Amino acid sequence: MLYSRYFIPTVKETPSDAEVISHQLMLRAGMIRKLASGIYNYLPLGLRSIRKFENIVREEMDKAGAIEMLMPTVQPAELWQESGRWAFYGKELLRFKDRKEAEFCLGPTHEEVITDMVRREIKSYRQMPINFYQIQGKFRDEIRPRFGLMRGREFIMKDAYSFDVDSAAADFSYEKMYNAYMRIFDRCGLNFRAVEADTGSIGGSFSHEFMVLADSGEDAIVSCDSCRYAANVEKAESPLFTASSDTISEPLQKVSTPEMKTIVDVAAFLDVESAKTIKTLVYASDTGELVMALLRGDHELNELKLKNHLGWGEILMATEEQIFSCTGSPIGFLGPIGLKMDIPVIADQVVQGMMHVVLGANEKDQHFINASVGRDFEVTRFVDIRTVTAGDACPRCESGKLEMWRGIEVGHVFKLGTKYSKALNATYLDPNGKEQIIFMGCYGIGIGRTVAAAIEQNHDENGIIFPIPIAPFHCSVVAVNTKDSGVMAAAEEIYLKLESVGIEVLFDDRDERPGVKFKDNDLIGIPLRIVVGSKGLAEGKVELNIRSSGEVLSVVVDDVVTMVKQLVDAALVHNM
RNA sequence: CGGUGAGUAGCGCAGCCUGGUAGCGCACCUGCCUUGGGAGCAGGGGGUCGCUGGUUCGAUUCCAGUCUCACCGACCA
Repeated sequence: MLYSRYFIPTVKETPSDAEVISHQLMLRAGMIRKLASGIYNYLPLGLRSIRKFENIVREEMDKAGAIEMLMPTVQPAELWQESGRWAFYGKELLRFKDRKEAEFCLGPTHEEVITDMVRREIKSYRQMPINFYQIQGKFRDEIRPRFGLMRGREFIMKDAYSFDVDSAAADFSYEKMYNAYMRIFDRCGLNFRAVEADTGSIGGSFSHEFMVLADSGEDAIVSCDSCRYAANVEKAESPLFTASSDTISEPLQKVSTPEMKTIVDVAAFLDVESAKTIKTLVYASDTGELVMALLRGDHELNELKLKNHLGWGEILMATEEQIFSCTGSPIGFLGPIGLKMDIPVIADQVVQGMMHVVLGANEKDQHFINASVGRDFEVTRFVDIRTVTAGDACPRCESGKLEMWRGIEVGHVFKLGTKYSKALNATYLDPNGKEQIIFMGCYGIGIGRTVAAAIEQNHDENGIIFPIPIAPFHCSVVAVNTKDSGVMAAAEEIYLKLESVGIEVLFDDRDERPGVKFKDNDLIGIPLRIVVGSKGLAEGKVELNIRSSGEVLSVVVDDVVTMVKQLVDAALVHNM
């Protein structure tokens, strides 16, 4: 490819609305341009990287036995009504009507469409297992699109759906996809973790997220330093608690704590550790149900865990009025003793066995000391509702401690079970001629998001440092002085030779000063760069720059093509 | 949807408080010059100052409304 004939509109200045580094660099490198909030044009260079990654995904999907197809973006409302998600999905589902007033939506995901196809076409146990995938544009009307391709409203996704005769077979399909995902992200050279995750609005019985580690990641994850346990913090379990053996001796006592509204204030004021206090929170469901949650003072609530325990559709911090109605107290002095209303009291498992602790007295400026569970107040249920922190003991092994990371979710695999097949009545006949429900799994990879995540993980002050497997070009050839015919001829020869051995090369033949070319080449992240200048040529040499290491090699002209070919082939090898 | 901030040339910004010919850097066009890390000189083009209304002789500037965008929370590949 001739740079002068191609289209790479780089910019020097960072656009003011780009916050994270990958967004800034993709904009500056001329890979993407914004059309509307969360909606982007993929410019030629950006598309090349996207396609590179798609092909890796495609190869691994095919290898894992999945079959490619393509479903439409526009989907009829009826299917969504049938699965129940038309009402459930909310505003993220972009809905509209056609000229006949029939309702449609833009597909945010394709469980309904694929299940509809399968229910019509798969009739026998002999046709399974089967797994369909597509690489296609999705639309989700996100509340807050941000970070460029990281969270767009329209985005490219690989989604796969597996269909099996029973739960055990579905587990096997799940594992195949899990392994394919491991290979995919490995091949891109990404530093990532597969973590246990909540199933969210897709539903189903269990799931793993694939997280690229990056400080700018929107998710917090933990992993054990000695076993393989890793989970999204939303999901991460606290280790089982063993009850303390303190005996109850001191009587409950009310004390004045003027203006001490936070645990930190109260603990300091009464001179106790915050671990010897109980934090009381009140939550409300969207239908107005209330619940009280108790945690050890130095712990944080995991709202998702509480929500899942309660089986609520939504969980909200209770309003001051709601809190007053059930406790009779202003915020800051809440506790489980002397409630005005009979509401469930859910306590974290660690609260079990907490003796002689400090907690709110449901009265302005008053707390209790020496409060003890069981003697002074009752708890409806003890469950794990706290957020784990770095250094916690691992819930799965004896000796491990949890480490905490930030991650970008680039892939997610779900075991769906029969959620959609039941709703849409997707059944098959087993060997006995008996009708059975199909078991499903679904598996997604954010294509643009992965490319963005790769940039997030691979860049320096000069720009992107693409891993070779997803770089838009493997190599560039920079002619230092385009007016020098000897330089141009030598550069062109190298360029053509590289192309002939299958290297994707960008020939920077622009009539620009060398500095401009070097800056642009660095910015757009070309992994290898050959610089052809008159000084080097006089000795029969050119320069080979390796973007990732910063190495600069002086290479004999005749050897450079072979060297580049070797470097590229080595990076593309995947012996799995 | 709630909280914060911003809309002035393709990009990054100043001007507005105190109303009176709309500016700077980069980019772009022409010429000269230059060629190993975003050169230099000279000349040039490009704006209904987000939109609507009000106040005023006169509004980018003051007032009201409205739209859009970005950032912080819930959603998610």
